[in-house]
Amino acid sequence: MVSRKRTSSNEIEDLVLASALQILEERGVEALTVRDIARHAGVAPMGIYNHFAGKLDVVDALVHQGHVQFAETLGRLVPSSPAEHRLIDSGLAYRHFAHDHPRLYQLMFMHSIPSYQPSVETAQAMARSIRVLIDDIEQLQLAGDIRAGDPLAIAQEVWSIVHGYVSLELFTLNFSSTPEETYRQLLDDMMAGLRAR
Amino acid sequence: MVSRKRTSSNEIEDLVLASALQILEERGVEALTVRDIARHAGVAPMGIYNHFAGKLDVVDALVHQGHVQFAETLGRLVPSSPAEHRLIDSGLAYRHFAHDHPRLYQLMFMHSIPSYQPSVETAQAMARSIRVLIDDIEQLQLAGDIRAGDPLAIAQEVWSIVHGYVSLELFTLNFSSTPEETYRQLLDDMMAGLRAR
DNA sequence: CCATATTGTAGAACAACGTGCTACTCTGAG
DNA sequence: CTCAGAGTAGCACGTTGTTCTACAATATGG
Repeated sequence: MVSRKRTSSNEIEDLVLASALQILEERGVEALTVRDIARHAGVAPMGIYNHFAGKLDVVDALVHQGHVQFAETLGRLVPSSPAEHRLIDSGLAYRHFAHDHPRLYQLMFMHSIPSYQPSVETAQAMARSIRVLIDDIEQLQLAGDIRAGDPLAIAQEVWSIVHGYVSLELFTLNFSSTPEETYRQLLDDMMAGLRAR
Repeated sequence: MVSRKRTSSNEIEDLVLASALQILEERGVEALTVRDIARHAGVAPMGIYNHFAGKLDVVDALVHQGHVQFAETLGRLVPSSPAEHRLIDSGLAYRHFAHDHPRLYQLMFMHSIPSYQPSVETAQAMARSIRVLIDDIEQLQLAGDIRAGDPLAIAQEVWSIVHGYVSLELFTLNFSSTPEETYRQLLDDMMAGLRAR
């Protein structure tokens, strides 16, 4: 058997990512330092540089992982949901993901580390989530449930609405006393606005 | 005449804020360092600490200034606009402000310095902008142009929609080839969804 | 007009950060 | 047992926010 990749390498990468994710979720972006990630993973700081190009590369791996998980979450509910409820259900799942992983959401969608720009592969992972949304919209248009128009543009509208609500609610200001119901109302108003007319 | 406040103090504060704003707009949040602000203002680094509690206090003053300017921008167009177009016009003005001052917008609404939390006065300045929006919504409800419901909740919906679009467009992803028109379409769909029904 | 208190400055210093270098240690394959 | 390669510790550098100290300028009271 020829020399195969040492398993310990992958293990260390997974360990570093798991540690970084835990620190991020528990103590926020500002606590996400190379030294702390290394300490938490039981690894020397230089060990991180043996497996990642730098801190932003670790962040990118985290975000990439997040997008894969996010696309999976959205994709999972599609088959089980009738077409006309699909956008609503996706919207609810979107908010649910953000509430489950607020700091990761912040990293994925809110540019919260200004010096970080997603890599090409990470951008593609994000694009896959959007693809699911666009497919839903095209189906709804065929069924006559929502108005005609460029599905991409409508997808951008829909994403704007859910992202706007969720990011304001989590990080900026939430002055609704019943945020859950206001969100459902927002989704209903969105569907009413997109209805064929 | 009793001893009055030395003018030079206020001048230095204004100078520091103007320098910070310029650095922010030209080179982004990550370039906003105490040393650079001081150098740009022709002041010793310690001079900044003589007038502000720290870097985050400078940021807070910047954000406060931004909210005042923002509320003024929104408030200015209200009288000149017929009630039924007011939300649309406010939405357009909102996007216009964000495009004119994208990095300031980022600071004001996107939590882009995680360790920064707005002071009470700054939060109040933001609340004044929202007040304008709520007033518009109440007027539209009285006129029967939009559906009934808690004006605060509807304001949160409206703000979510415009903020979501603008922040995605500027900082995350914009896959519409005609962003301006897609935004107008979004505002139209929003009004359609809020119509009394 | 001078003495004094205030307000500025320069410059060093500290801790924490991302990152890189160097020298040591472990370990597993032959 | 040997030894190359991967991992380690630890120091180092430059930058950050912040603070301290010592000094200069300047406005105000007598």
